[in-house]
Amino acid sequence: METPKYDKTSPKSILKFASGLTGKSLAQVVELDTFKENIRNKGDLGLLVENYYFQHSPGPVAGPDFPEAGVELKTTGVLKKNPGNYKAKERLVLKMIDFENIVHENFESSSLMKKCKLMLILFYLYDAEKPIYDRKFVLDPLLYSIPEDDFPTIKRDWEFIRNKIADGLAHELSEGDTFYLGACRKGAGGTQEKLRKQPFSSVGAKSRAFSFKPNYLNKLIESHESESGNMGVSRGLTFEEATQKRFKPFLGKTVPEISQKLGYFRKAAFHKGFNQDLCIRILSNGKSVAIELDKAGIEMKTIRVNPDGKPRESMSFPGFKFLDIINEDWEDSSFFEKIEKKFLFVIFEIDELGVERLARVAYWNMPYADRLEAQRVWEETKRRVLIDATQLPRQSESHVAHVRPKAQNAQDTWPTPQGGEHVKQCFWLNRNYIANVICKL
DNA sequence: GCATGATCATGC
DNA sequence: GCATGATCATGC
Repeated sequence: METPKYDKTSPKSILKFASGLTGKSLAQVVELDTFKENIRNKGDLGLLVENYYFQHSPGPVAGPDFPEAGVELKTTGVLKKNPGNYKAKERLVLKMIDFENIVHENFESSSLMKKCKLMLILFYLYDAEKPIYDRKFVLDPLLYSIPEDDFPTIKRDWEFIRNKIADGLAHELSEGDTFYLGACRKGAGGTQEKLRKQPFSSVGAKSRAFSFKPNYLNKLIESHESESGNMGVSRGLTFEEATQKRFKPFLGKTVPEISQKLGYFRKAAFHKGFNQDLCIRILSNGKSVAIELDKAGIEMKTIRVNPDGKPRESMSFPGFKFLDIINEDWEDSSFFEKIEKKFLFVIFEIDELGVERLARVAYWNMPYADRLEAQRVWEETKRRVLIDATQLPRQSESHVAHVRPKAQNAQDTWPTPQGGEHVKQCFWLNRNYIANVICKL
C-alpha cells in the first residue's frame, strides 16, 4: 500500500501538500484521462482537486471536507491586477443558507462555523478560455480562520442574516445588509416559480448562500500576498464601532477646524468634493485610502444638510451611456450594483450662520421596497431612452430616484439610439428621499 | 482624458 | 423653495 502523501488529521500537513499545486494546473500534476471527457469548464475545481490531487472523497457530508483536521477546501478564481498582484474574480461561496435551521442556531456553533471555521483556500488564475483543470494555481494556499479583528464583524453579519430570516424576511435578504459575510444568490430557487420556503413567512424567498464578499476576499488576498497581516479594524470592535471611533474626534467640529486638524486645505474656492476628501483622510489616517471601507465594499457619501434638516442636494451615481442601458438588465446595471451596497453617510449640518459642522456618521442600506422602486425608475429610463433619450424620469415622477445630467458641460454628450447626441446623464436619489432616510438614522 | 462625487445656477 | 439643468475639482 502506498504511503499517504499527507496526514489527513493535520491542517498543516494538508496545507503543505496543497502547496505542491502552486504555480501549476491540476492537469499538470494528476492523471487526467480518466475524467477529462466528463468535465465541463464550469465544473467544480475544488471537487476535482479533492478527488484527484488529495485522493480524498468524504462524500456529501455537512461538515468540513477533511473532518479529522476540520479543514474545508475551497478554490477560488483570481484575476491579475498588476504584475504579481491579484484580485478576486468573484465572491467566495461558503455554504448554502438553510432557512429552516439557521433560526435555531447561534454563530459559534452554527453549521456555517462547523463547516468553515478553518478553510484551505486555493487561488487559481481565472481564464475563460481554459478548462478548469488547465488553470494555474497562483499564490500559496491560504489556511484561513477568521482573524480576531474580523470576528466581531463577521459574527454580526451572520446574526443580521439569521435575524432577518427569523423575522420572516428571507425574501428581502440583500448583500448590502452586511459587511464581510454576504447572503448571495445561489442555486436553484431564483425564479418566481421556484422560490424557497422560509419558516416565518408564507412569501417565497430566493435561495441564498453565505459568501465572503469580493472586497473582503481582496483584502485577504492582499494581506496574504504581502504577509504584512494588518487586516484592518481595531481589535475587538465591530466594523461600525471602528468607524465611529475614527470619526469621534471630529464630531461637532467645523469644516475649517477639521481641515486645520488634518492639515488638508481647500485647493480652490469651488472645491466640490472637499468634505469627501476630508472624510477619506479621517478614515485613512493620512495614508492610503480608507482600507476598511474598501474591504467591505462600502460606499461613503457625504451629505450637507440645511438648518431644517433637509439635504441641500440629491445624491448622484455613476453615469450611464444611452447605447449601453438599452441592452442591460437591471441586475447587471451599475446603478443596481451601487444601491445594493452598504452606505456610510457622513452628515454635515449647516447652521443659520452658514457654519458647517460634521454632525454624525451612520450606516445605511436601501430597503427592499425602495430598491424595487429604483428598479422601476431604471426600467422606465431604459424604455424611454429607446423612444426619446432626452425625455427621462424626473424627480417628480418617483419618490426615490430620478435621472439628471452629469457632465462637464452641455457639450459633453453620449450618442442616443435616435441617432443624435444628448448630454451625459446619471441616476440620482431624490433629495426628499435622502431627507427621509437620514432623519430616521 | 475621463469618470466620479459633489455642488452651483437658473427659472418657475 | 424647489426641480431641473449645468458644471467643477480631483484622481486615476
